[in-house]
Amino acid sequence: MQRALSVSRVTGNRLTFPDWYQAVVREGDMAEVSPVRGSMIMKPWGYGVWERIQQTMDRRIKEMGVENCYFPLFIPLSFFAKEAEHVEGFAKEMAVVTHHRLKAVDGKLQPDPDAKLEEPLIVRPTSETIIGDAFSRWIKSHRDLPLKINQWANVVRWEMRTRLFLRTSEFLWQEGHTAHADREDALASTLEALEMYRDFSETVLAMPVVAGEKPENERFPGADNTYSIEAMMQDGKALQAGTSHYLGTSFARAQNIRFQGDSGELEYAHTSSWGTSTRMIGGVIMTHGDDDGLRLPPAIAPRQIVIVPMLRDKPEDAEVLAFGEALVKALNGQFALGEPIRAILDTKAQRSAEKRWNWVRKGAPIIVELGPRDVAAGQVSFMRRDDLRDGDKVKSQALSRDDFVAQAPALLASIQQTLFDQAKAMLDTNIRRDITTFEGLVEYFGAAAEDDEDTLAFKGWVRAPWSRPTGEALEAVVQKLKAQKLTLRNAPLDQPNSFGPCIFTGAAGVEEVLIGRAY
RNA sequence: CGGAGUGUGGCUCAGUCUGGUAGAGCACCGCGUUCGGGACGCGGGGGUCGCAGGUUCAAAUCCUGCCACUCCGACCA
Repeated sequence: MQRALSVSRVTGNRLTFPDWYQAVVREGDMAEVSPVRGSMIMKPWGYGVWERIQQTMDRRIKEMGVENCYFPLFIPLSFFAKEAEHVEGFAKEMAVVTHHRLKAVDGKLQPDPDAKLEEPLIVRPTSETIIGDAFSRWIKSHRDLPLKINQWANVVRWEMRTRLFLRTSEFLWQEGHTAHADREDALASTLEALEMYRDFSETVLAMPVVAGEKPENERFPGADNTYSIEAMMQDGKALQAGTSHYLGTSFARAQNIRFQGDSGELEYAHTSSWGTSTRMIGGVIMTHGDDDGLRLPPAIAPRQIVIVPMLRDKPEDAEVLAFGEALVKALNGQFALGEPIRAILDTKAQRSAEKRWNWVRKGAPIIVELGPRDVAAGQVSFMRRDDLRDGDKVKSQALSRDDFVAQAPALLASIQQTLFDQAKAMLDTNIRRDITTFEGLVEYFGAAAEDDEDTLAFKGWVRAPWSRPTGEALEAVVQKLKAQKLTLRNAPLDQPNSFGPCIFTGAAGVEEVLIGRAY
């Protein structure tokens, strides 16, 4: 898929989707690659988005009765060995600490052989094991359950290939971990987290998703059930934007998380875990971005209203600035989307036109141009980033100052809604439900071998019934799909009452599953 | 780790075949004119050409080795 991108005036021409993505991240001042392999530097604007995500989601996590805490970055190697599937799933991407001191040899620093750790430490790829260890001490009685905790942390997974925000060796996330007396309660908690993610994604990120259960081959290592929310990017590929796992009693058994029930019997706890990461920011970029750069939903925009003063080194500049400062103050005293408005007067010593386009590229929801004429008329001229798309002709609106201040909350809410509606329309119209055979699927997506990754045409997803095979039968399906660069995304929670034949085997269908290309 | 490609100023690239004083556009700095939809003129700063060897009077350019990055594959929030 190709896009034009005016954020890159330098090359100023057609870009492939991956190049477009990189350009938007760079021109939007979100992040840059760091000197550390596969790790990124999040710049203030990008980290500001993460802070907004954190603050907003943290409230929702707490509303679920979950408390925050913090566990160590390092996990003893032996903790992983306790859960066989889990260690197998992560073994290939673990960063390992083996020494605790450096020594200069021939002027070169290297690990001191005398300072080798008795037991290597793993830089956490996820914290089930060390949190489970704590749970085994914290949980003695059914009265200790349910236990629900969350932590905001960084984790490391030594990925072979990385992309800013979407897949980095180190990333920021939240991981929720819960323990329950029985399956029913744990599963309910798993699904509650999933629903929180769905709602968060749609209402805060304005990113529509399909919530569903992952097929067996896509499960989290060690999990009984894995659920996900899947978002559709503008190239039609799926992005797994959050996952929630019902872990059964396997982690409890591996780590001896047991409690005494009211009958006095010792029972294993049922646990769950769920997480979302900085990947969501990549999803926002690829959901809302356009040829002029980012478009941030007001709920997560670090600055929602940016006022660019038109200054000309003349006496009236002072009036413009004074008007602008008063405007910012009035706006910031109001609430939009449940929080104080975040407005700023951009007084950076830079040409106005330059400033304005920088904010367009950064995706600021409302950009106000404030000049002497506005001051004289007591009005505010502004443009909405959701109106200004793909190098469209400029759409500028004007309101009286008081009306603008009064309507600012509604304007921001409206932009939030518009971004969601646009993305929702895109998602809904690009899930094909009329393809019923594997041959049809191959024909629709086209022979993968012929396509270069960068030029894959936009195809979206296919939703079709299947018989939910397991084991080797499932593996056969997965391999067939893989040859077409296709994957099973999830089986949406929202299912019809009856099903046609399985798209893969022709056997009786038992549920519908989403199929598509994925990140 | 397999396949392909690329390393030249902050960004995008030319120059390498055919060795001879390191370039362009954008960005950046200064001055002036501008400024309400991506300004213009003049002047300027910034690069040991990925690293290490070798060949040569002379290496961005040729040879050898290494490293990094990008894309594809395997892996993946």
